[in-house]
Amino acid sequence: METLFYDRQAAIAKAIGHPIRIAALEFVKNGEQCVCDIAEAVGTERSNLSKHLSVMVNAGVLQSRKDGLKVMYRVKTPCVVRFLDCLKDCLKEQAAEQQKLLDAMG
Amino acid sequence: METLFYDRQAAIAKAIGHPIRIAALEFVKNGEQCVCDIAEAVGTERSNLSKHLSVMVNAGVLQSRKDGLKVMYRVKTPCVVRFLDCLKDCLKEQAAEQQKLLDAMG
DNA sequence: ATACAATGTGAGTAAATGCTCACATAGTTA
DNA sequence: TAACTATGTGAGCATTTACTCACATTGTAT
Repeated sequence: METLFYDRQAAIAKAIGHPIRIAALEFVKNGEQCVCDIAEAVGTERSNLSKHLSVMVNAGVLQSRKDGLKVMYRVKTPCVVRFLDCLKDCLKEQAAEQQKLLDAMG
Repeated sequence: METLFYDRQAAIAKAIGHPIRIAALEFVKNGEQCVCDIAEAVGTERSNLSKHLSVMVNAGVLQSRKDGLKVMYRVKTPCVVRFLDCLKDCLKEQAAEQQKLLDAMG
């Protein structure tokens, strides 16, 4: 059933589709970080971030590990980083499209 | 302000993060299609699909064009197709991770 | 043992999302 | 013009999401 594939793919895209979660991913993509530091970097309450992080863990985007008092989060698979790059490329292409439109208007 | 970038990126990921919308993208990615045919392909009401399509148009993922009675939809930028490939890769990597786990269990 | 620090969880609430149905609109054909 | 086809839109509703706040839990340090 292809539907299942689409569900899983949608779950991943959905888990990434929030500005706070993207900011967290950007902060974490080069090495694991604790909730505390991520919260400060993205500028939100810890409890709120905690929930955002667990959304991404459930979708298989992030992975966590206890280290003493702290919990360290990191990207679970390399493709997540490529995913973020892909998103940036989308923005660039959209900008290019708009520019083309402006140019066409003279 | 980086926040704006994250908002835009999130909007794109969010617009793609629904099984019906992914199915629609898969059906449309190789050439434009009318609402009617997309609805049949993904198996949902036209009015429902219509709304899903406009979500993607608003996020800059799709583009539409009138052709007589019909409205033809197509992917707006090439990166959208790469985006879908990236999602599939994510699934593959997740599956590989799980396999690794199973193997480790003997 | 006590105090503290980092994180997660539950209740409560406001807002967004997804769906269905009925209807409006735009274009086609007889 | 009248009947028909394809699409979009609005109301109504149930569900999910995001957020805040208070509190529980876990581990550390004194």
